[in-house]
Amino acid sequence: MRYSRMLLPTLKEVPSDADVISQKLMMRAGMIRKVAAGIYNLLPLGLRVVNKVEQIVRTEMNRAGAQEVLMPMVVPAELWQESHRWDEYGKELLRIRDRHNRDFCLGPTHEEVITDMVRREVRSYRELPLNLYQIQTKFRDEIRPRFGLMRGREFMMKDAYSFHATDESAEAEYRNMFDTYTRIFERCSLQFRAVEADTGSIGGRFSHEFHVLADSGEDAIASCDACDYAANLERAELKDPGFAPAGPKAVEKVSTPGKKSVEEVSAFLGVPQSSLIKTLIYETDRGAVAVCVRGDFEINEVKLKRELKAQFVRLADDDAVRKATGAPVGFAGPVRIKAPVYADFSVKGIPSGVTGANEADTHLMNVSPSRDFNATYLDLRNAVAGDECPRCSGRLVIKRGIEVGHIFKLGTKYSEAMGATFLDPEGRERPLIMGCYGIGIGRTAAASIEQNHDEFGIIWPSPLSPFDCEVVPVNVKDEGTVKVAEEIYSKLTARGVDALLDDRDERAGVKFKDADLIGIPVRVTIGERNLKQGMVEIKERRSGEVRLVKVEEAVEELEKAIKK
RNA sequence: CGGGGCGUAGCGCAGCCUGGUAGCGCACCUGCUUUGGGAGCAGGGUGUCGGAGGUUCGAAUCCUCUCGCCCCGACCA
Repeated sequence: MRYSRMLLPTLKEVPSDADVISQKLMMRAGMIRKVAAGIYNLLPLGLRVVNKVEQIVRTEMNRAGAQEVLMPMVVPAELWQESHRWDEYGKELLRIRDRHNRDFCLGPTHEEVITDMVRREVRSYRELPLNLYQIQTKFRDEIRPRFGLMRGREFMMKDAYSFHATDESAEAEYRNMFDTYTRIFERCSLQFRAVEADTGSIGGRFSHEFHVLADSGEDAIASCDACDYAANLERAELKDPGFAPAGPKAVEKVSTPGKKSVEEVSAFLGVPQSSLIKTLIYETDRGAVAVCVRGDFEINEVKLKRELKAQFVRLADDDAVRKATGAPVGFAGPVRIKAPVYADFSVKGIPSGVTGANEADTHLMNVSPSRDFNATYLDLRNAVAGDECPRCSGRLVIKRGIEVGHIFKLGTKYSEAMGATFLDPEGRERPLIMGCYGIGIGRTAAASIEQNHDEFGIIWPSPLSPFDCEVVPVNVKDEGTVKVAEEIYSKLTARGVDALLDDRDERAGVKFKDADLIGIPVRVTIGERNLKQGMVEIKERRSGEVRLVKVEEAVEELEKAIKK
């Protein structure tokens, strides 16, 4: 490709609405342009990268035995009504009407469509298992799209769905996909971690997320420094440390006028925050409950909801708190409270704590969980760095991650709702057992930039690079330079190397800056100065390493550098 | 949904408070010089000041409505 003919509008200045590195660099490198909130044009350079990711995903999926299909982006409401998600999914589902006033939606995911496809075609266990995938544009009307391709409303996704006659088969495919995803992200040269995840509203019993580690990630991940345990912070399990022995002193009421927050009470009474028993009132579909946690920890509402088997949990408002505790907000405690008490394991470790007295402006001191109140103890808090690993004796570290892949075991949620059944060997009709497996294509490309850049621009790992090599003639007005550059370029092209020839009539500095910005891993510079010695210069983007090679050996040397 | 902010040339922004010829830098076009890390000089403005309505002799500027975008939070997964 000749630069002079390519739509590759690089920017010196950063557009004001970009706020993560990958978005800034994708804009500056002329890869993407915004069309509307969370909706982007992919320019030629951007599409090349997305195509690279796509191709890696496609070949690995095919190798894993999955088959590619393509489903419509516009989906009739009936299918979503059958699964009940038309009502459950919320505003992220963009609903549209056709000219006959019939309801449709833009597919944010395709469980319904694929289940419909398979129930029409599959009758017998002999046709199973089946893994079908597509690489397609999705639309989710996100509340707050941001970070460029990382959280767009319209985005490219690979979504795969598998169908099985038995649990064992479904689990084997889950492992197959786990391994496939590992290969895919390894091939993309990403630093990533597979983590245990919450299954969310899609349902199912277990799932893993694949996270690219990056400070700009939207998710917090807890991982063990000793074993390979890793989990989304929402889910990271914590051990039960057992009760600390009760302190010697008896419970004592103290006046704490106006001191409501953990900080205030801790400062007022001169006790560490870790000695406080923080008590929050939650409303659930099964009534108000009191939830306790050590003062310096946070309650994890995902865990709470799961442990209580509740449909919803939400922090109670002032009135509800008053009703549950008999006191204004800020003075709730587990001792003699009307609501059922659920306490995090961390509370057990407090020998002699401070907590609200369920009375205005009053707290209790010397409260011992083992002695002074009854509670149901559960794992209810967010893990913090330094917590003990639930699987070994290692310590947890908290990192940030970008979720690029997610695998679920779905079970029969959709097949039952939609009547997708098969006949087993005994001739019984049974619902198909399903799995689903997604990869964010654009997000993977963006995540790669988050991990591979420097102050000058992008540094593509070669598997994702839009070109294998960039050929830079320093001065296109010099005939000798142009002749050698053209020769190298056409030889590379003939050998199947995807090269970009910067044949623009620009100053050297401009070309170098652009080359660094768009980040092709290998660059060859042809200039009059070195040409006099019969040499050209090869530069590696990542290391910055520069070396001179003979013109005749340039193509061979470049191929070596590219393969490395 | 709550709070805050922004909308002026392709991009980044000033001008608005205190109404009176629409500006700066970059980009772009022309010419000359320059030519290995975002060149210099000279010339050129490419604009529905987001849109609509209002106040006024006169509105980018003041008022009302509206659309779009961004940030923080909540929500959702």
